[in-house]
Amino acid sequence: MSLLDNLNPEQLAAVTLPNQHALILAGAGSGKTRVLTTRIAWLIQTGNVSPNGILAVTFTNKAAREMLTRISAQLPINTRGMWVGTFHGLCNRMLRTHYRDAGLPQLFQIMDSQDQLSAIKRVLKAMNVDEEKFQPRQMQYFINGAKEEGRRAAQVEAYDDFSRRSVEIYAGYDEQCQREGVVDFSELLLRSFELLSRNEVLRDHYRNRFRHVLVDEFQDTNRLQYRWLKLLTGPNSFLFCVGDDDQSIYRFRGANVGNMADFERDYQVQNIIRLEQNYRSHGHILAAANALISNNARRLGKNLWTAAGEGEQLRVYEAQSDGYEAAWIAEEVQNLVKEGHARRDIAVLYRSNAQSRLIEHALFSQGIPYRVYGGLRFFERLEIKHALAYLRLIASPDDDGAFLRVVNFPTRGIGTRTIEQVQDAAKVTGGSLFAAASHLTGKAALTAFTRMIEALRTETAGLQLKEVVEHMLDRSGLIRHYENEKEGADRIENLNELVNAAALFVQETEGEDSNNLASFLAHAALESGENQAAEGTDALQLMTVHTAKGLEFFAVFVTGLEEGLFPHEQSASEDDGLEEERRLMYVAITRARERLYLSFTQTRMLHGQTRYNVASRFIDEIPAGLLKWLTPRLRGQMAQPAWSEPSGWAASAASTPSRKAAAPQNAHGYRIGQAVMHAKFGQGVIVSAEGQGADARLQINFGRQGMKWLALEYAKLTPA
DNA sequence: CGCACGTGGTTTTTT
DNA sequence: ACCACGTGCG
Repeated sequence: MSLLDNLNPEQLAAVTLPNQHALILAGAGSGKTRVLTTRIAWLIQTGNVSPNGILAVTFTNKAAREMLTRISAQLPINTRGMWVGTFHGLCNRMLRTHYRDAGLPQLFQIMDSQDQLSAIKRVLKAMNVDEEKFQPRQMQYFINGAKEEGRRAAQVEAYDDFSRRSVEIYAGYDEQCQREGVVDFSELLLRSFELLSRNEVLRDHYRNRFRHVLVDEFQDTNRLQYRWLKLLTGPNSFLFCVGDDDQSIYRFRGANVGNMADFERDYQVQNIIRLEQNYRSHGHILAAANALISNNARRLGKNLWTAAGEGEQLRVYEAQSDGYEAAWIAEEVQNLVKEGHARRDIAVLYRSNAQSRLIEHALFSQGIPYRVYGGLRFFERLEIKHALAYLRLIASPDDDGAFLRVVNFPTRGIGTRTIEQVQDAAKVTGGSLFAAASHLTGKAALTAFTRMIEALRTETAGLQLKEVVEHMLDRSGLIRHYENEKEGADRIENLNELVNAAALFVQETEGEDSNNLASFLAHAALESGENQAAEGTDALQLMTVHTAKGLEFFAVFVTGLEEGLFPHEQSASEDDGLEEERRLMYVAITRARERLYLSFTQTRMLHGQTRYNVASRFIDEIPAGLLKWLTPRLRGQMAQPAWSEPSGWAASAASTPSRKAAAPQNAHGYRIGQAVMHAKFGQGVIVSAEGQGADARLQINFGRQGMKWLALEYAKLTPA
């Protein structure tokens, strides 16, 4: 049995490509991960490179783990010499090794986004900045954006008062981080990048070592990540990038699909290999995806095909309201389960998280087990953050963020006044809050706290990691605190889970890092933990389309296919926004193996108001022959509100699934929610109206033609 | 210190 | 409609 068995010709070409740079355009379901791991195994097996010479980078820990597992399964080698991980994980590894050259303390701590936000708030306070004008969230976005472009504060161009001040805040923030010995996620990348660009010796060392650099999901890389890859790849190394421009859906967080074209040009890539055979979906599903994505102008070009049969048509359902849509989903899922399909093999996808509420409600009342993805992860839970802050303070007393989080939690009589005094004292000395607190006399509670931390530090020195955590939980009073709280049982359970996590970390990590508090803390920051446990039960899967990327299911529901929601209205104003929405729809469609449901609703409750919808253009972009309408295709009557105000045009209230009301028309012969036809704008839905008689004006949603206000007297409308 | 109330925001997310 | 966060009072 050879590595290369059962590869199709394109996969084989990619796996066995002689030493050169390569771009692999890997369509959805085309065996991308298999190609990547087999390539690595093949390079090693053929003696082309030793495991030491491999660097493979992904975006998520899950993908990195899967890659390692599959390599191990293909080759009986020790994978330890390879660098396989996320961009952040690999940069962390490099910075830990060269912390001095990178200008970092040995035990630098990693902040997650939450920590970063509170750090920014502290900077704003310290700099006396108006938080109304310079909103912490915006500053976070600004700083991370700059870092991902590879710019320090000094390199950011400021052209007005606002941006000048923003740059000052960025500089102040970086200073604070340096003082406190903490780095944020983008800093890991930027610091590593700067280290390599400044330090020629190190750069050459890594360039000579990593002969083969392989990148997964290359379309998701940002500018800095690409520049980092360029630095790392020397004249004797080869970059092997795998990606799919049609699945680029993360522009909003800095991903730059342009990296694919840049790579092709910068490296004079001779070989672009297209993996176009899809092993996942039936023919009609694939045809729908191909037709849809062909509406995008800027593509590298690719057409998926399958050896499987056509399969079923896509089932389209039009619901009266979001409530009805949810009820229909629940019913249809029951049918699928009756037919013998596992719930875990069925997914309900939506564009935005808010949509899950009603669907959950319907599933709950039908008693259908489900699992919602997204939301709080293990290491992000409050009690865990507190526990980690204690550990951080043990490892690194300069960490002011950690200090502030737990100095008075559990409450121990240290109030705002005392903390202010500590902050003032620290400002004078330029030291950390912890140091200032240790020197402040006359505050018994405060002294007790610093003593407790110091005692923890000495008492836990040399202990097993698991024991360190246990001891901290006891000494800090965290467990006791939650024991006294009504809802504390879950939190205690999570804290105990943290002890297990520590034990597991030691067990699974080999080498010098294994029983090391700092590496455990880095692990906690970089791998925020699985979303929810509840494994084992066979549950229906609920998630956003974004979250579904990379997954596949027997049956998929793509819900809320309405203009304004999917494609989302806020994407309309963004450059490339609509095309990205379409790629998102492409991702959604290609998740399904055999059955695909598309649904939309006439009315939907959004931000407390009923919205009247027009079906998504994405449905129209799928050839009619591939669709099977489950509801009569009433292009005319898009919306049926519960009632309209008898006088005038005040917005109508929500309809409930249990009530199907006849919508009375008002004196004009039109009602809110009614579908109308306009000579120029085509089909639309009356959304709201104002004025009476000759002055009456109607607001009409013409879908892709936009929302228009028209005077009833002049607009040539006909009921559609 | 903890709760009650008011206010703003509300696309997508990993590290 | 709903949630998260911040302020002010008891």
